[in-house]
Amino acid sequence: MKIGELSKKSGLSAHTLRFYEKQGLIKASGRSESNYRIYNSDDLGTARFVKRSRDMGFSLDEVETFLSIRADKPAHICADAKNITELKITEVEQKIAELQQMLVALHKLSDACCGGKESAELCSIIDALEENEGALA
Amino acid sequence: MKIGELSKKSGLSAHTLRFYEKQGLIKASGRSESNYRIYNSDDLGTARFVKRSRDMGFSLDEVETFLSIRADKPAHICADAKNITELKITEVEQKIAELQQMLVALHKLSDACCGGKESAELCSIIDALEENEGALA
DNA sequence: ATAGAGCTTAGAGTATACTCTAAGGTCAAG
DNA sequence: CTTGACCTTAGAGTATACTCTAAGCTCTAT
Repeated sequence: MKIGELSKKSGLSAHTLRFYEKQGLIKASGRSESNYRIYNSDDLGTARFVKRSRDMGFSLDEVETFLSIRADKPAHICADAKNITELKITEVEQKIAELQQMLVALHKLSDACCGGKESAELCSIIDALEENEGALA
Repeated sequence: MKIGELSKKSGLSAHTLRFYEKQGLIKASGRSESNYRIYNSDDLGTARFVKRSRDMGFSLDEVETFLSIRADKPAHICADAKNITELKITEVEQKIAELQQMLVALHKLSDACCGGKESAELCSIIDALEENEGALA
């Protein structure tokens, strides 16, 4: 199959597939006489594997590591894959915690403001951003 | 005060202050004979305002809008500031929801894997990324 | 045969927000 | 008078992950 078909079947755009090839993630198993990339069902498997990994939140670097484990499983151990996953979990948890803190601060900002058509001269959002600390504490 | 002092007092690096100037956010109120940027206490206020806004999660574009409200409060209404804040809240909430979904999926991945020194030939993480759907459902 | 869809490449552009570099001028202290 | 800290600029580099462009070749259907 050519890149368009792989694109449809994998959910990755042709552009992205070529980009991934440049990054060393997915290589076409062959080329046609006219130099078109030709993919087989293994390639489709790889493309889907990459897509799913990306959707789970893994970076291209991490996906690359998964691919190398997948390409030679006997040479790797479960801990290799689990470590990446746990690191990612920690990372995502941290990000969530950060965002939740932001959210608290944002709600304080928002709740203090009338949000009406009044002139912003006394706007408590601008005020709160002005103060050093604790304007809304 | 020169850029180094403003940097210390605002918590923004001199590089960042120059960058913000290029972006039109913070302008030095004057220049010395030797062409050094000279800042006054108003400038410090602005720098801190920007820093605090960034820390709350607002983008430079949003900060720019806040600055324009702040610069001419009578010309703006509270709703101007509140809208930005509520949009940001929605955005952050959405991002958190996304990350939480990721987290659920990641935990499923991780929990299914022994994480031991066993060869990855049967690694359930790699397996799950391989399958189309529901390997861990 | 010809239109239109699909393929090729290298390389540039997008988005966000810095961060750093090189080459050089300025200033206060010893 | 020199050393070192600090300042200047334009422009390039970093990070992530695409996304698109231009110019041109190929394939399929009518």
